[in-house]
Amino acid sequence: MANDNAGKKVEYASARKRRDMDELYKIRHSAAHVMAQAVLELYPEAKIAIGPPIENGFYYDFDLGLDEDGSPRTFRPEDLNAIEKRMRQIISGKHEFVYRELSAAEARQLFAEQPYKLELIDGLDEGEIDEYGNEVAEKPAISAYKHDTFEDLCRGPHVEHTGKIIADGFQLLSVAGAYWRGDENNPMLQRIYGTAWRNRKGLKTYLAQVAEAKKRDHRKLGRELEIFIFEEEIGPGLPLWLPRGAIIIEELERLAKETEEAAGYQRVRTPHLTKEDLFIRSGHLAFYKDSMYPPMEMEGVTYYVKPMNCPMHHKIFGSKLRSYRELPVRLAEYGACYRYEQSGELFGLMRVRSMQMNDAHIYCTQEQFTEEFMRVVDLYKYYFELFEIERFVMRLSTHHPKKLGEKYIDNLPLWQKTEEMVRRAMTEGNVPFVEEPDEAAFYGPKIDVQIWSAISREFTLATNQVDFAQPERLDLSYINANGEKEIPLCIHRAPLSTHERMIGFLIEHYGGNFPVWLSPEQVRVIPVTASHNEYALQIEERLTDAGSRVAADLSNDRMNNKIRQAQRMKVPYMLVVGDREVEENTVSLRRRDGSRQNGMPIEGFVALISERVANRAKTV
RNA sequence: GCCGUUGUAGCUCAGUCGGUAGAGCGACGCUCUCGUAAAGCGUAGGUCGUCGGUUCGAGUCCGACCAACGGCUCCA
Repeated sequence: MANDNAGKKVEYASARKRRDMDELYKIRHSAAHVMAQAVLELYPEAKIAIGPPIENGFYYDFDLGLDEDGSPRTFRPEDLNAIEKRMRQIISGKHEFVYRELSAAEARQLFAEQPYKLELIDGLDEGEIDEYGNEVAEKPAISAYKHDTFEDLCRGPHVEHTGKIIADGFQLLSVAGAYWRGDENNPMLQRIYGTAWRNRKGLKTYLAQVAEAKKRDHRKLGRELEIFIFEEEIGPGLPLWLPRGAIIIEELERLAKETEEAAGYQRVRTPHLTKEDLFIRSGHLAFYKDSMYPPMEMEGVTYYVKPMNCPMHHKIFGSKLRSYRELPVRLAEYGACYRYEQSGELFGLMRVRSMQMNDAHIYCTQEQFTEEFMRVVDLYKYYFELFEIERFVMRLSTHHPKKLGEKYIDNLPLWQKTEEMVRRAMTEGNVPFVEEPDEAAFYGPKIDVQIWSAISREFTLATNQVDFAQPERLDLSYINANGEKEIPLCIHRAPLSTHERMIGFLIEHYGGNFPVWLSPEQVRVIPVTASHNEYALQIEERLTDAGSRVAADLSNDRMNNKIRQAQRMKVPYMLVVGDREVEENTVSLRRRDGSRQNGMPIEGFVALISERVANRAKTV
């Protein structure tokens, strides 16, 4: 339900940075060391990389060397059993964790056989990078922890001895490939994930939570509730929206149009294809080519399917001479975009190749920027309150000084200036946010709204971006009060994300129990026996006239089964009609939550549902 | 794209040692006319992801490819 996450502390990107003395942190960190020892014993030729605690558990990365046939050796899922068994033995030995500090030379000698550790020692010695590969300001001490036969480069902290790791409170979960230091140009290591808790109950609870979360996975619910499907012959990442999904889309668009109209936006429409020249000029091709569908050529002209709508909106802004008096100009569109995401990146509706974006571009003066930017943030807040989204983090995504000209437009002063503008706007508006370098768009900093899927994967739901680059590249200008040409600032924003990601998120957020206004089917009329079919049809007709999405179930199932089917489709209102209702001209209302109201006059129900829908009520 | 796993009816799954497929739900038909989460009986539905190989014979063994899933990388 919507409130499942209420009160849950949002721990944003903190696991790898947190250095508190939390007991669970120490248990998980220590479990990683024990796992590394077990792996080294079972695979003596293995090279160890890093093994940090993470949310809910820990992992350790290994390089198992090459097989007889020269291919990299990998773990099999069944190998985990043997590793786990050995870990339990080590745990029962209650080996003490012993700390010591080392000079760089001593460390290099200690880990002479471990090339990844040597690389880490170099980083520590040069004083820029800690053992997890993160940049740190001051030169850290080089230290190691030893338990039993295993000593690891580590700054701790750890539990006192291995017995503090509870033998039936941890479990190895999965094997995965992971690039050394997270760089896809580096060799791929074998990562083992595990989970660890204070006791058996903690582990059980966690595993139960994971199983529960899977039930609300949008990929599962999306098919069960007939919202969308993927079809092999259509292609990966290209969802087909079923009739019920299309209804949700249309309700979201109606919401967007209402709020955007009230906020002074104008709607535009743009084509899905554009000549190459536009994307060269906008800068997209240089920075974005890898995730664009390949070009197509007709009569000597090269076209691209658009990965975003910006340049087209810019062209609309630039289609006539603009006065400062008409600024800000706000152009909105649910734009269909196509991005060639790498095959392994696709994930249900959350990461697709065709998407419909709640897009808009706001062209304004520098003086107008703060107000416009914060009006967009207010729009987010309005939507998030409407959907009761409480677990999210606003992230100020900034540039990376070393990647200017590569991943980002090469203009440091403008980066600094616009980032400060956003920072100040957010601070003055009293909106809490975290700052994350190297997450900006190529053309400017942005505020991303981060959310988590049912299986805890993090996504950017909505985004609010500053663009200091494209307006100039596309020669956008307006005439200021002194009669001079000036370049406007541009704000890109997508508070309702894309339909794909938004609906994927909402399916999980509501667990399929959409509020009435979003429910694809709002009412199901259930006759007690076939002799009440005619009355059921009358009810259906009355509600259709009133604008409700209603269906009468005239199948020859028994009433109980009809209720069951309606419950499974999570229809908010069931109207049971039998002899009593026919006689009294009423309905028996059963809500999705099981609550009942017998003998409700039809017009009473029409009034009830109309009110719920008109107010986009949060409860049924 | 990379590492690993998986792929059998619309859905969820079974299928032993290689001998040409099976259940439940769903769909359809008939019977029952029933009061708030599963009535009974019957029928239809499958190139076993695709292509190739081994074999007298492949859902089962081998190879390549495709797709999904768990991660890495990446992202609205």
